[in-house]
Amino acid sequence: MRAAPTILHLDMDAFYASAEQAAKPSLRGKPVVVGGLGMRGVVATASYEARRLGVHSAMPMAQARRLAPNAAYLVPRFALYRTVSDQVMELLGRLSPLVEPLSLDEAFVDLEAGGVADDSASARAIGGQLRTVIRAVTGLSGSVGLAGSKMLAKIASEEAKPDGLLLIEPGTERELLAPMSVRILPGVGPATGDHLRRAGMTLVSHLAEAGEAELVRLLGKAHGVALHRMAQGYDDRPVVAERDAKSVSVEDTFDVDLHDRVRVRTEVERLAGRCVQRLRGAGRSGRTVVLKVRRYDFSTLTRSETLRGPTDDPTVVREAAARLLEAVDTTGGVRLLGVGVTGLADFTQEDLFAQAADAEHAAAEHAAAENAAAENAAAEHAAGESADRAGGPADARDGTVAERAVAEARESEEQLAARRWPAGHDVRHDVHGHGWVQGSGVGRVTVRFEEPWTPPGRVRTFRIDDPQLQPAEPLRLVRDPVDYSSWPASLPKSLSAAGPGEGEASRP
DNA sequence: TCTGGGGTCCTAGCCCTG
DNA sequence: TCTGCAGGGCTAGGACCC
Repeated sequence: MRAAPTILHLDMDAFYASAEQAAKPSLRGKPVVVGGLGMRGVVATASYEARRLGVHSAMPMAQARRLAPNAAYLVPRFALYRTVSDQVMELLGRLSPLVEPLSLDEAFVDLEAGGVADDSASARAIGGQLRTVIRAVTGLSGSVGLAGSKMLAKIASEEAKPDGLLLIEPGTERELLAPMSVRILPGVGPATGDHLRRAGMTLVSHLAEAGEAELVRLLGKAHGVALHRMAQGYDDRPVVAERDAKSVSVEDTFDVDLHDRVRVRTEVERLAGRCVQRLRGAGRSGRTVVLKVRRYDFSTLTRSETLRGPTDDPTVVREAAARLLEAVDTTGGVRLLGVGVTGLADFTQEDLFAQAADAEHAAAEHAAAENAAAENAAAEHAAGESADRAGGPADARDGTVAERAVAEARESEEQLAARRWPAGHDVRHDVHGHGWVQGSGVGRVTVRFEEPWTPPGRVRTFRIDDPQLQPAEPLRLVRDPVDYSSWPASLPKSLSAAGPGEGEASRP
């Protein structure tokens, strides 16, 4: 723990939803929910207006729609969020060489390492300026926590939300933490929280009093020791600028459980291909291939195989994943499949021949099982027991063949519309200009024509194949960004009048 | 009610090797 | 040569985070 509160934690407020509201004037002040819109989607972010109706992150989308039927439901636009995130991270990089991004919307900054703050007053000043500059550059608000450690800086920004700044003065940590719920501490989630509650510990003070030995007995060595230290306010984890990825994975949840073994295998191979693409994109290779299967009852299992050396060969990964699948019972249905690679390296196995020989050997061992599985799948297919369709996730188990065909045709038309015109994405019309997709289906797409700096715009509906309508790149959220090239040495003139924002406080 | 996607870290059991 | 043991790699699962 350092003497001065010079670790800064920045957390953008309801980031995805706020970016959408900034981009779409008609949504400002209204409940907005961003997340997967499929049958099994969950909420990624809800605007504060939606949160007041009970919607929160990780909530099933179906539940959110019941709670907030009139909210705007949008699919995430990561390209936009990444652009804004890059702008924010660039600003943080001006404060210090030690910036540790945690996600697109969160980061730690070591202000002392950057020489921009060495005590409470200077830290508070730079934190306030940062919020002002972020708003001027991105149009969005962020909350800032300042403290002598990462844990406390994060707790401070959480307490400061939304759109605030909180500084925790050194020496006050223990009293501050004591009455808080154990869930405030990093690493205490639902399971650990429950575990502690059953042992009579619900507050941070209870953990501090329990002693290290008791926490180690309850939670194991690493977790117990770490939690006991954090409960007393100790956290000496440094801000780390560069972190090497340790694994790369892709996974898909299907709208309807897969029963067809052949389809399951096809999906595993497709995922393996996507995984290798990502791996290669990062210029890495990996040695251990991991298959993840979530079954119809939500039980999840993983199977892994370690190769002789790291690879980025799609065939090798695909074959390893397929071998792993053979050892998994998928009767009953599969709702999620995933393929990952761990044990990453910056080079690939030279001895590809040896690896291929290994794969061959393993393949031979599994041959009997594989044949049996293929035969079963073929029989299942032939009997028409499965209605899984290779082209899409939807399913139709009821009704006659004709009814199913009609339903499938209608579904595919709507899926096509939703794929081409995802809700919330930008479009450009030859006559009406820039807008965004408000909804699509039954051969039509509804567009609202507005830009981040215009008043709320009008809504028009088009055929989904209207040649005058084209997908478009997201617009910047701020029309005339201020010139902040001199910051943090000096604050741009247009911003200096703003001074410290509202909601800036310190504890105690 | 019905639970995403992409990660990290920890623990524990098993097996092999020295 | 056999046995016991410790350590390390591999595997699987759980919990957590955003």
